[in-house]
Amino acid sequence: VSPATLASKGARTRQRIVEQAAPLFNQLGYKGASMRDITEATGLEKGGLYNHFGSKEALAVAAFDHSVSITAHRLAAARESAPDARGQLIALAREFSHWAKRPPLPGGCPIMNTAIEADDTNPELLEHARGAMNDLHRLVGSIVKAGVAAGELDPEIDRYALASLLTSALEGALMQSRLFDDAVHMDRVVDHLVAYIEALPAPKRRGRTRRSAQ
Amino acid sequence: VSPATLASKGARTRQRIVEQAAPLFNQLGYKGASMRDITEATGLEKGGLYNHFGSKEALAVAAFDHSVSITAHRLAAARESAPDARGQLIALAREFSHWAKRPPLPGGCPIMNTAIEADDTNPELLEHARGAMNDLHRLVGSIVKAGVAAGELDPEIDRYALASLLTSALEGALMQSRLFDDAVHMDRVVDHLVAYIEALPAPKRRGRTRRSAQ
Amino acid sequence: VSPATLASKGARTRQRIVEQAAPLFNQLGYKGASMRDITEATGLEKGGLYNHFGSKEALAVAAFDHSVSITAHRLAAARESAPDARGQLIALAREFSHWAKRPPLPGGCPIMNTAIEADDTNPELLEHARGAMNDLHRLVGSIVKAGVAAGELDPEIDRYALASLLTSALEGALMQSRLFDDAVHMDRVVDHLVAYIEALPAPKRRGRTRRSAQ
Amino acid sequence: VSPATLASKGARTRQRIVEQAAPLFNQLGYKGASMRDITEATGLEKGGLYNHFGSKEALAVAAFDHSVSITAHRLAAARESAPDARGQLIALAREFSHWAKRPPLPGGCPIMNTAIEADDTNPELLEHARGAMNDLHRLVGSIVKAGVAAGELDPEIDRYALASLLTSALEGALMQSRLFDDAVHMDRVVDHLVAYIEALPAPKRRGRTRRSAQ
DNA sequence: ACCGACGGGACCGCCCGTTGTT
DNA sequence: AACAACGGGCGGTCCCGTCGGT
Repeated sequence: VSPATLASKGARTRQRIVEQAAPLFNQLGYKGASMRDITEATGLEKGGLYNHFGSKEALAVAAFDHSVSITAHRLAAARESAPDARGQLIALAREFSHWAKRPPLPGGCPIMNTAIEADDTNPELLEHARGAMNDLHRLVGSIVKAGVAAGELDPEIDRYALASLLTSALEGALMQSRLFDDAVHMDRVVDHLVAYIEALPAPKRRGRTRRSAQ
Repeated sequence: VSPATLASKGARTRQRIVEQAAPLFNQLGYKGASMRDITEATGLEKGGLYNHFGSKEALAVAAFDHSVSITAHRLAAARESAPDARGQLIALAREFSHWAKRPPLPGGCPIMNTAIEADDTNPELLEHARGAMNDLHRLVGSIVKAGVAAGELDPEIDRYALASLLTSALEGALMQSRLFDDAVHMDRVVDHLVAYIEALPAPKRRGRTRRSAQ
Repeated sequence: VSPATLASKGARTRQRIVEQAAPLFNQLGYKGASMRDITEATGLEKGGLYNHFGSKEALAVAAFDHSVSITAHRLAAARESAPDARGQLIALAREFSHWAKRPPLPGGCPIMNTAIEADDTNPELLEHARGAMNDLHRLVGSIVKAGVAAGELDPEIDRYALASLLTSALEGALMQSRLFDDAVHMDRVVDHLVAYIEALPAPKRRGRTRRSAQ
Repeated sequence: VSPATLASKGARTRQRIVEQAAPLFNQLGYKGASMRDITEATGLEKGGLYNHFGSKEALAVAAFDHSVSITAHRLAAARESAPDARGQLIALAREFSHWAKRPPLPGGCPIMNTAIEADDTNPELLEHARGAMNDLHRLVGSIVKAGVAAGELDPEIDRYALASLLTSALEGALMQSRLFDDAVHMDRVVDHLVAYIEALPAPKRRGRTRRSAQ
């Protein structure tokens, strides 16, 4: 999502700010993380920050997008690790479940955090959270769609329902595992989801083209 | 939980403060809700508030407990509305799902809100959130246990796993329905859960329990 | 100064308040000691205190007078322990010097404390501090006067100067001993004062009426 | 101690704050002087003040040090005005005594004020007060030491005792002169001290030091 | 005589954002 | 592009004093 290698000097510092602010916002929340926290984390002074971002909210949005991109890359990589649709769905769930023990960034899932905090107070952030969650749904949906096209999954499977179920259950489980500092909740939920995914129906008839499509 | 009828004058104002502060904390969060917000909601001055609560956190804890008790009562009533274990579990899920459209208090689920916000910042609130979530788990667990005792459910059902699944999926679905302002996510998840509950295995054979169901 | 034995019930609680407030004011100062501190020390509530004292300042004045009376009694007793003027002056200085190690009330000399703090802010308290300090001067003066009358001391001795010297040096030494938490400063000053007192001149001529007067 | 000429802008405002806060703290005390008082005196807003000092206490410490440096310079100048040890000691006492009528800064001696108020409440300030008082003692001690080396004073003179006496008596006298708004107490004490200093013994005999005085 | 709820205001500290300077 | 000074303003907390009720 971000090159970060080349780019002008200004863009590099901007990127550095985003990277160092992201965990702060994710842990402390939008209100809880102060601009001062960010000056301390980045080493820049107020003026330096405001040269790159017009407001705290603009920085928070950039940091949120960055946090999301980290998790999104992990999920995309997980998907690629499996050959078929069911495997990809399971890989997704398992990758997400690992975050209960080894979070890719401190503070839990940025989408959920933002959805909860920005609930009634911060429309800009909320919109980005919607976008990020939509991407998650689309990721699940595209796997199902490809699985159907590949003849692995029954076309009657409601991919929207599956996306809602996976995201809801995993987010809720992550929340609980963090609340109790115990990954057992996540494990139980993932077990259920994996069993459910494995039991997803194959096409009724004649669809034995296991890999004909695409 | 709320007598509100008798009690001394001080206890009544205290109760009034809690009731009027609860939705504020639930919507705006612990940091987002200011003591000034509460003075405006209650009509009391800061001095008046601090006669009843030694700190903002103490007030927030009381408000949280109040919010939880509201939701807990709803769930307890839902359970009582159904005769058998499966029915009670389904009633629980359906009651929870209604909150996506008609929340018993504004701002979503207080447990989730608190679990997310207090994550790294407010141990007292976090502890109460743990307690409330534990109660939820115990509620599910006690239904399953009773269902097993009544011969309705297979004793091999893992009631802890079921509790983790129900709470996680429902909390996650509520979060998403609020995020998108669309109850469809909740509906999809509840459909899954209801189907899963209905398919819970009955005891293998020879129900020697006093209430041989079905 | 205070009977404290009989008296009506109201007067007794008033006395109790004063006794328990005195060390607080002496340690924390007029501004530093809050009415809440006093409610906690006395066990009474705000209303109870304000039944006996019209304001914080009125209570502080009463507490100051009480503190002073404690020290004054000690000095009066010390004076009575010695037969002649020089002995009484020395007894005075020694009694005062003991307070560096074993203060009769916590927080140091109430007169000095009040003189310093009330300097530009609290005329009522300041006036009482003046009165108390004046009493100290008069105590020294009366000893000298009696000593002259008894033929022990030269009438040309400036008793005002002696009073200023003793009080100044002792107060200053007490302050330093408290500052450094080391009574050595007081000891050194007292040594000087005792030597000076012992060297005070006897009447020039014919005054061998060691106890003729009075 | 105060360049005030060059230095960066920040350092200049900081110095200005200190200079204008010092008399406030010295008159009103640490608790009595509010940050608002200082904003009014300096013309800066709270935000401006807190850019230079992390807390009220930090500002108070700087102000205290500034106040002490003012008095210390006066005493150092007084010492230099006299050629020999006795003269320097007397000059010290006389300079100090002038402060009863013409205080170099309003509110009396900052060391005594701080020693009294910070007694049980403010360890940081107390430590600085100890340091400042120690410097005073060392000043006296160094004069005596030089006087002994110059053959003016008997080596058996206890310079620690002399320092305790001078500082105690002068501080106490200043307190009383301020309490009664009457410099007579200071005058009497200084008279005693001057006489005592003049009577300090010279070396017994045979001054083999390079400067056989008197 | 005592309690305790309550008001109104002040406390210190921190907030976000701007501006001028380098 | 970065710093650092600074302004307003709000944050939670505590203050003293009053007043109705017991």
